[in-house]
Amino acid sequence: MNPNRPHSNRPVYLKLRDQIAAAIIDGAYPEGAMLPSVRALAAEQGANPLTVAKAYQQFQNDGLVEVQRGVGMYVVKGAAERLRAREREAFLHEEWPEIRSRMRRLGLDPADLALSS
Amino acid sequence: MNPNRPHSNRPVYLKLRDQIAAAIIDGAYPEGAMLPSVRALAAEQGANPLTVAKAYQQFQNDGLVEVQRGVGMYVVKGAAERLRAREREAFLHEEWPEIRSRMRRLGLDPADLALSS
DNA sequence: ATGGCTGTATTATGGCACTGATGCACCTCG
DNA sequence: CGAGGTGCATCAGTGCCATAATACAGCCAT
Repeated sequence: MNPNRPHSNRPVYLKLRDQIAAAIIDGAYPEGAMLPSVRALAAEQGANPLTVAKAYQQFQNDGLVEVQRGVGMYVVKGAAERLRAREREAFLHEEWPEIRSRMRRLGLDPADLALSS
Repeated sequence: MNPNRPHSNRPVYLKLRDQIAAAIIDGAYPEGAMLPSVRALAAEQGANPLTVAKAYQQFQNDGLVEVQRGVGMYVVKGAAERLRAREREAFLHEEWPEIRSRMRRLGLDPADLALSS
């Protein structure tokens, strides 16, 4: 069962979005650096340029990335920390409660699993 | 940002499926009891009968629910525990690793959040 | 037997998200 | 200026989701 939770069946542009967000937070794309071009990342990931563009889109809207038309997209100063803070808020308020109750229902305790990995 | 994680934008039949699964595990639909009829649940949830049927479908396939045609659908004996076990496995192997690394990236520790709620 | 309740099959339709192909506007560098 | 790199807009195609309207098949109490 369970053709359920967001795994591989998740939209490509969202997977890319998460992947990029992680890269920014981890510093793989340092502040001030230029992100891979739409076409380059598309080729590397085997995706369509538009799909990549759609993933990038959300970062521009949030002002985490600056677009220099005809040049490229650059990571804004302070983007990593802002992004981390925002994602943390979102996680705590929207994801964690559901996960928590779900674990409770399944008879699992976060404290126990904290050790693994 | 984040029109992301599976919340309200999730397909209706999957939300129903989760809701029913939770009810079975929690014993709201005890073993041997009859589930709400397709039409009844549809009316109550403001959904289409076929959508409810689609949600029920998966439980039959897994043998968690027994259909008595013309009568109704009944929760099979041992369904709650089987369902819990199955979901727990799925959660631990497919969801938790991602959640764990995600929390690590955001600087969160499961042990700390275990207390809340 | 009949009415009323079950689940199920069929077909059609509208909407929406995702993906894709092409071409255009813009910038930089030689 | 021209070549090659950017991002971006437009149009089209595809598939899933949800709904709807019927109709059918089975069971049961009256």
